[in-house]
Amino acid sequence: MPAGRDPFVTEITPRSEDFSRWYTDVVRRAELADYSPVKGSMVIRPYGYAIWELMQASLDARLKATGHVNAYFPLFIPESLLRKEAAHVEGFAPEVAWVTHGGDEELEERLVVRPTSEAIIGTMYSKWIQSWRDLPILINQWANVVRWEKVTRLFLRTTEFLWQEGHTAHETEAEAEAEALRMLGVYKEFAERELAMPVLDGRKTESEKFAGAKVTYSIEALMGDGRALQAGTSHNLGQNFAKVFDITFQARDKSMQHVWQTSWGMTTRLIGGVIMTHGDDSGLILPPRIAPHQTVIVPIPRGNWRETVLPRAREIEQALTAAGVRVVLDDRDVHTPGWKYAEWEMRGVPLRIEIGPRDIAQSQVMLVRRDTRDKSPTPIDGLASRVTALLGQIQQDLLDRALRFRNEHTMRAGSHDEFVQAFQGRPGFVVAPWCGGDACEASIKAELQATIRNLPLEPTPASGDCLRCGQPGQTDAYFAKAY
RNA sequence: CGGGGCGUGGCGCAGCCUGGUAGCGCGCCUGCUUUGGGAGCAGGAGGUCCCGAGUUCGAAUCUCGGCGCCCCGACCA
Repeated sequence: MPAGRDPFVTEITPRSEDFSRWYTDVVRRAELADYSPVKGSMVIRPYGYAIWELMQASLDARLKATGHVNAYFPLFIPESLLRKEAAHVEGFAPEVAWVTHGGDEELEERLVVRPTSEAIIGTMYSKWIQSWRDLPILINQWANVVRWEKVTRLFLRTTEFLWQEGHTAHETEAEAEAEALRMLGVYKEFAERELAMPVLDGRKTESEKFAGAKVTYSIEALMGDGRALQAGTSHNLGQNFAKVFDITFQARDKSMQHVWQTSWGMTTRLIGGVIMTHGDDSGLILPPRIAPHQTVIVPIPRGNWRETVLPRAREIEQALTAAGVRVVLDDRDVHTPGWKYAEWEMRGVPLRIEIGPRDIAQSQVMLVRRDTRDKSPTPIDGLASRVTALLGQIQQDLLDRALRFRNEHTMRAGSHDEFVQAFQGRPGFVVAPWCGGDACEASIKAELQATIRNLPLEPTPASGDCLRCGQPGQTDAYFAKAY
């Protein structure tokens, strides 16, 4: 490669040139996922799946810590069950996959492949719940779901995807509301701590809420191209499903009551979110906490390096492993060090350790950060604790950087003119007063393709009159173009 | 679902207009020399030209139909 300012990695379309092509290049070149022979469905490759497993493990621990238990419900749902809740069917009917035959025989009743599991779980809850003593029920399931999408993107929107869906039933309305908000908080903390992805938590408008919910809450993240990504949702279902699925219990006062329910989910889409939050022209940048390889060791082959350099590299590998660092030693001799640098950078490994004869002579290694490319010679003595500290620092810096980006790309609009002007560029989030009317929300969407991502959780008076109709504002809203 | 683009060794593409031996770069295999930011030389393997019909002596190329993917718009995690 020629010297100078050429990019280190040349196999990826630059982010600034074509963001969506950059995204696809990163997913494929980093071997996170690949297209499959099934339309709209992708294969999550081992490296991508390893990220998902790390995300799963830490989210699952949080769900357990908040009292939830895992279970598994059927993939197929009888048509009649899905149809019970009117708003729910209406919302999902256009995108369900139908099973009409078993072998050669046509089924008596068609089955849907679950787009979500409220119907089947509600049916079971009505069998399991009799008394207030059975409550609350706090069940989560890790599963695949299918939604027949017309347009698909790797990770962001595929016909089949993996997720976690929590389904709870409570004695009181207040308890259900508290649960929905509590899980929203879990999602926010998870996104920010594990994924270094800052999110706005808030409430969805009527038109954007989950089909069948009373209230939907969401966390919304800002991607590198200024578009928002819904990163998790939590619903207060009220008694909507309890009424149609007949989920009743005898209350403390001996009366029969319907339970109050919640549901909440997070998906493999978040992997797409991580890519678009942190990545750069050289490819992926993974937050250390979800990086399958947190550190790669690249030995520099010189002379009889297998006798001189490699043993030292192995010692370092062992020391780091013992210290709990996920480390990989790249001792392949078919590739040059430079090739390996580029390759592992593209795959987002947060930290690289270079070790060659010159380093060994000085009892040091070269530490190179993926996010800043800062190089620092570091003594081999005490390396593990230095690496651990640096990984923590990188995790923090990624969050700080993403937060700074979001702050720089969040603006206020006090008037319709300011608002329109903002959306002619790539503003990110725009905070503006809204009257609360569907019509204004819809007309802005039609005009500017900008939607209300969510509304602040804490009810605060609007900062002015509705940017659309000029009537008194009811609340400020977060607008953005969304994925 | 509308508008546009593209389907040719694993990947990226040329060839198509004007029908006649399938080609280039990267990757892959073997060997030697190398290795501190995607190494060099030599030799080699690898193809239903997306699928199906049609026109023709002859189709990657022309015609019709289908499928898939990408991008931009309406619905969704």
